[in-house]
This record gives sequence, C-alpha cells and structure tokens, in this order.
Amino acid sequence: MKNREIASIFEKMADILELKDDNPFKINAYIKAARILNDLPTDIEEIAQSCELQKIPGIGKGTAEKIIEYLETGRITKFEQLRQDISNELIALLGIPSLGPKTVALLHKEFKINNLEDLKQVVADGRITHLPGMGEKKIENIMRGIELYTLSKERMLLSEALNTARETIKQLKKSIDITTIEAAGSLRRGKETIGDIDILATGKKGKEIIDAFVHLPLANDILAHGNTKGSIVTAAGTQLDLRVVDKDSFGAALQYFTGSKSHNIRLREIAKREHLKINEYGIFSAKKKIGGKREKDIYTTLHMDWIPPELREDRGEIEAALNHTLPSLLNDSDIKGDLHVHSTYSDGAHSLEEIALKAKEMGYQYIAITDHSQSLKIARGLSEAQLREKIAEGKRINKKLFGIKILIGTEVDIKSDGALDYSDTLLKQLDLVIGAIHSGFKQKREQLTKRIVTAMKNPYLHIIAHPTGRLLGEREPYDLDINQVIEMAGKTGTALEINAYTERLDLDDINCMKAKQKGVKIAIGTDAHHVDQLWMMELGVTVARRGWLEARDVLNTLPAEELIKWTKSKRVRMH
DNA sequence: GCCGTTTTCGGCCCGACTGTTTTCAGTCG
Repeated sequence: MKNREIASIFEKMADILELKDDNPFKINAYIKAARILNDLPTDIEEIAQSCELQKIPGIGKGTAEKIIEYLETGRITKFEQLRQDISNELIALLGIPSLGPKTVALLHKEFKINNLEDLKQVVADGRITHLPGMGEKKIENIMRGIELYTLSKERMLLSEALNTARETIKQLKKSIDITTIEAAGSLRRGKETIGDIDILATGKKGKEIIDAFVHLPLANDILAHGNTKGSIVTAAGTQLDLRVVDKDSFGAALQYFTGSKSHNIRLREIAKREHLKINEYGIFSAKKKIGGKREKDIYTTLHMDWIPPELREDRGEIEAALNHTLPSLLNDSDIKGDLHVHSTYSDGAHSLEEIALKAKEMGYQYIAITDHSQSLKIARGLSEAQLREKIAEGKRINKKLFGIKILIGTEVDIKSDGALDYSDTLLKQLDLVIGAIHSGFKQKREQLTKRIVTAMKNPYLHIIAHPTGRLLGEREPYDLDINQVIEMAGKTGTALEINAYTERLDLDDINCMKAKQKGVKIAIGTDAHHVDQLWMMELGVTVARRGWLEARDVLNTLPAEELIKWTKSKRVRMH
C-alpha cells in the first residue's frame, strides 16, 4: 500500500516548510493529510481510481494532485524541489527536545550545519553563543536535549509505559496525600508505542505533590519543577510529566491531556461554532464556566456521547458520537479465555494443569494450549506422536478439573508452500488450530500472500496467528497483501489473531478496523510462555478497542460450547 | 493547503512555560 509512503513524504514536506518558515496553516494541512493517509483503512490507490480523493475531509486540490502524481510517477515534484538544500539528517534534528524549527533553520543558515555531528561541533566550540537570544540556559537545554535524543530516540512499548506509570502512581500515593490520580496522554488512549507518560492529579497540597514527584527514586533528572507541573526523566530515558489541577477542572484537564491532538482540535472547532470555548480548565460560554469537573461534561455540552479514550484519534469517532452511533467496545470482562498459550510440551514454562489452574483463577472458562509444531525445532515443536500424547493428557486433565476447560490446540507452522506442518487427520482431532509463519519472512509479496491464503483454505485451520509478523521496534511486517488476506479470511471463515504479546500487538488497530468491515472474526491470544504473561490479554483488548471492535467481533467472548461449535462450522463450510 | 448554514477570501485551537526580549519569540503538548 502506498498510503504510508505518501504520508511520510507529506510529513517531510511539512518539516521542510517549517524550516523555511512557511505559512503554519499550510504546514498543518500537510501534517493533517499525512495523518489521514496513515489512518486510512482503504488503499489510497482504490480511492484515486474512483476519483474520490477530494471527498476525504482534509484532502483538497493540492494534496490530491500530489497523491495522483506519486501514484503515476513514483515522485512528487514539489517535494523534490523542497528537499534540494535540506538533508534528511537536518530534518531529523527537529526531533531534539527544546530545539525547534527556528533555531535549526538559523543554525543551518549561519553555520551550514546539516546533521547531529555539525550541531554538536557548533555547541562545543562556542560558536552557538554568537546567535541572538542564545543565553547560557538555552544552550544548556539544547545540550540536554541532544543527550535525551540520543538516549531515547525510540518510543517505548505500551506495556513498558503501563508498568512505569503504574509503579510511579503507586510510589507517589505512598509518599503524599493525593485525591485523584490518573494517566492521560497516548497511554490512556492505549497506543501501541508511547513517547512520554502524562499523569494528572488532584490534591489539597498541589505544590507538595509536584515536589514529591520530582524527588521520587526513579527520577534520574528533573526537566521542570513548577507549581502545577513537574517533569522528570528516568534512568531508562523515559520522560514523565505530572500536572496537578483543581478538582473542578479535573475532567477538562483529563480530556485535554488525553488528546489526541487532532481529536481535540476537532472538538474545539465544534465548540467554537456554538460560541463555546474549551481549554484545560473547562468548557465556557462567554466567560462563564459551564462544565469541566467530569470529562463527560465536555462531550455532553457539545451534544455528543462520551467517547472512550481508545477511539480519540479523529477516525470518525466524533461523527459517531454526534449521531449516537459509537460502538459498544469490547471490555476485559467480555473475554472468556485465552486462545494462544505455550506449555512445557514445546517452549513454555508450565504444565497443562498449572496453566489451567491459573486460567481458572483469572476467571476464564477455557484456555487454548497451542504448542509449536514439528518443523519449528528451535522452539521444541511437537512430533505427531508427542501431539497425540498431549491430546490424551488434555482429556485426562479435563475430566479432573472443574470450572475450566483446556482446549488442546497447536500453533502449526505454515510451510513455505502454504501446507500445514501436521496431517489433516491429526489436526482434525484438535480443539483449536492456529496457523503461523515462523520462517521465510523474506519471500516475495505474492508468494507470502498466497502462502497464507492457501493455509486458510484448510478446513481444520481456525486462526492465523500474528498475521503481519511485525515486532515493534525490531522488525517490520513482512511484505504481505494484508487486504487480500483479510478478504480471504472472510471468505473462508478463518479468524485473524490479535497477538497480545508486548512487542507484537499484531493485527494492529487499523487492520482490525479493516477486518471488522469485512466481517472477519478476531481471536485475541497472549502467546504467553509463562503464566506471568497471561495478563497481556489486556493489551490485546486495548488494541481491539482501538480497532472499534465489539464483543461480537471477538471469538473468545463466546462461551466454550459456542466456540467449539464455531470451530466445527468451518469444516462444514469448506466441504 | 483546506474550507464554507457568517465567508470562494480570509480565516484556520488554545494555553503554559522558559529564557532573556524590557514586551515577546520559540517550543511544547
């Protein structure tokens, strides 16, 4: 899909225009167009072919022409012109905290700096002091910015951010009296990766809360220490911001600091049209505050339903809230079991019984134990004989246990030609069969796509595990025509997985939306190799919520009997 | 560059903090 390619060009164009001090609204238009392209669940080429580009809000004549030019020629003339004298390395400097476009442009003009090395040099030899308005503190901040930039260029995983935020909140509560405290920002929206962590609190002694915060043991460095805002950096390079607000403004502040930015801009536009004003203190009519204690106030005043944070990305949730057609999102409590777990039979840490007992303790009705298949030697994949042994043991334990059912399954390798790694006669005996690719990631797009499509045609295969194979921060998705995979999943009645393992979260939110549109069922599995990893289900639920999924879209909200009935239905359908 | 139940021109979301500028520019969220 060309969506992301074009989006990244628009982002670069925005950066260059910013360096050239162009009209900020024009810059914003490019940023907005890039975001729209990134979020679009449809292939931009399809939309271009039906001449409907300009029907997308935010895409006008100029951006539509550039999209068409790129689709036809593979380049955008305007972009080629803009980048003439501006290198990618120079653009990258915009990512340095406390160093903005004005300063970078000035440094480029005065000292011909083009990259990080040049910048460091100009700071080190003191030339930077010759610039107007460049005092001691400012240079100090830039130096710290460079340090921070090199330390933590990467965004952290959602799981890391969750754990850091929870630990911080726990420590803070222990050290000082706090009335309310909650994480906001992209963490509250459940984004798959998080830049920094925003926390919001109320309490009687605001200043003292900030003082306690900046002196927490995990604070390695203090970036800001004011009356209502504190900002610290941990040893791992994670930035945490704490804001203390009045309890009558907590809802407005929570809304404001949860974002996303584009969601908030849309809200303020709507408010303005009704002669209202929204800021982090509340919602105002003329000078009078008419709401802000609860987050809901902001939305109801604008005649909208309250929008769950996971949807606040300006992907249609505002329209849905106005029309009262928001989805009733999946909840943690809807999940009746985990559909992807490994035991000691392959590379997991626990026996069938240990896993089952833990699942029961978590309130599940069932748990699918899906060990690797024979080809995957590195993960001690089971031979057919071992798998038969596992089936027998599963049956024995199921007779013994009450209130929890083990679904004996496998995560069977999809071989390079699309064949499965066990015979159909054996697969037929299993409660649940997940197919996965663990080799040949570098195959050509057509071949990889065909490989998965072929596997989905097998009547005994129920779910495709981690369909795109991406590992956050480590590995790009394999080159796959995901639209075709989704299409075929719908046709064959195969479910696609949200793999909830911390660095997978695969399918992602956008692909979940596409799958839902095609009526494809989603299975959420943790891929846990240890019972201490079963908690990751909440990460999978978060992804599902961001993908607008409801309980009825998700396979493991079904009670055990219905789930089994569903697995058998594919056989009937495919014969 | 986008957009229109005030507008095809003239707007475009809102505020805090910081540093160094004695009145505001730059950066950030």
